[in-house]
Amino acid sequence: MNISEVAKLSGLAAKTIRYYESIDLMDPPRRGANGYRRYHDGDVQILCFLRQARQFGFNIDQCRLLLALYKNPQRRSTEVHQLVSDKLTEVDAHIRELGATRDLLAQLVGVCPNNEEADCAIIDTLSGQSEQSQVVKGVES
Amino acid sequence: MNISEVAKLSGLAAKTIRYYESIDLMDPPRRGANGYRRYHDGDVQILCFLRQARQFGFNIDQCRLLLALYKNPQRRSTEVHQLVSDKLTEVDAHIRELGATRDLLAQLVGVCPNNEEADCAIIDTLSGQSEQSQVVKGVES
DNA sequence: GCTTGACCTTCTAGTTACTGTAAGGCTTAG
DNA sequence: CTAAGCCTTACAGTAACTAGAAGGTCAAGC
Repeated sequence: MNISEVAKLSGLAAKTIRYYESIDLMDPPRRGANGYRRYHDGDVQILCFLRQARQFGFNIDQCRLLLALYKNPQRRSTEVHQLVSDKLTEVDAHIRELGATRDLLAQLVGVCPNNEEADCAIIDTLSGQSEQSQVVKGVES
Repeated sequence: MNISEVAKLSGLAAKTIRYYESIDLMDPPRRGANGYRRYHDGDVQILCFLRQARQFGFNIDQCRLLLALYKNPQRRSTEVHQLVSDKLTEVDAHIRELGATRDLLAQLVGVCPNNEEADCAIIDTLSGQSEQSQVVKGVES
């Protein structure tokens, strides 16, 4: 299997697969007489695993750990559980942060007159000129 | 005012301020006889504005636009409103994506036996070996 | 045999928004 | 005079790719 085929099957770009090889996330495959990389079904499995893990928000180093567990028949499932629940905590925190940002943005949208005039409470808020602003402090009325 | 003072007042790192100058986000300040940058209150205003905008999730180019509007007394508030409501839409989309990821992670955490055995449904799911998995497809029961 | 297009290869550089580090000059207190 | 604590520039590194250049290989069609 050449790289474009394994790319199609795994859902990753060929460039990404070469990149994963270059950072030792993936073992380098054998090469054909022409120098082309030759992949097998097991490689597709691993690349799918990596794609999924990345989609779940694991970074490359975390993928490295997950992959080691994946390959290790002596793993303990608690180790996997730990990695995933840590990630869950992390994503939860991120969502909360973004939620707070979203609420503030929504308030900004609400206070802008949205007309042809220059006067704009958003600008005032961002410049910190209305430090006591109900919007920023969330002290609505 | 030297850079460390304006940094303290604006809440940005001195490095960041120099960086903003280097990418023409900020006008270069006058220099003292010793070559040091000298800032004024207006610079603090602008840097606060930028810090706030960045915290709201605007990227550098969007900050450029916002800053231009901030500086322009002939601006129309609709322009500001547009930028902010676009950002709101963007953040909302991001939150929805993360929420989906969070739910999937939570399901993964739920299916892992979390013990000393190697058997782990998380690994199976990530490797795509349980393609019909209720977890992945979200077909709960 | 030749061309064309789709593959494949390596290498370098660009992306975002900084941050770290090095190497050196300025300022001020002791 | 020296030491700490500022300031300067310039270069490199971060994460995870992505784009592009320059060139080799392969299969099909004429």
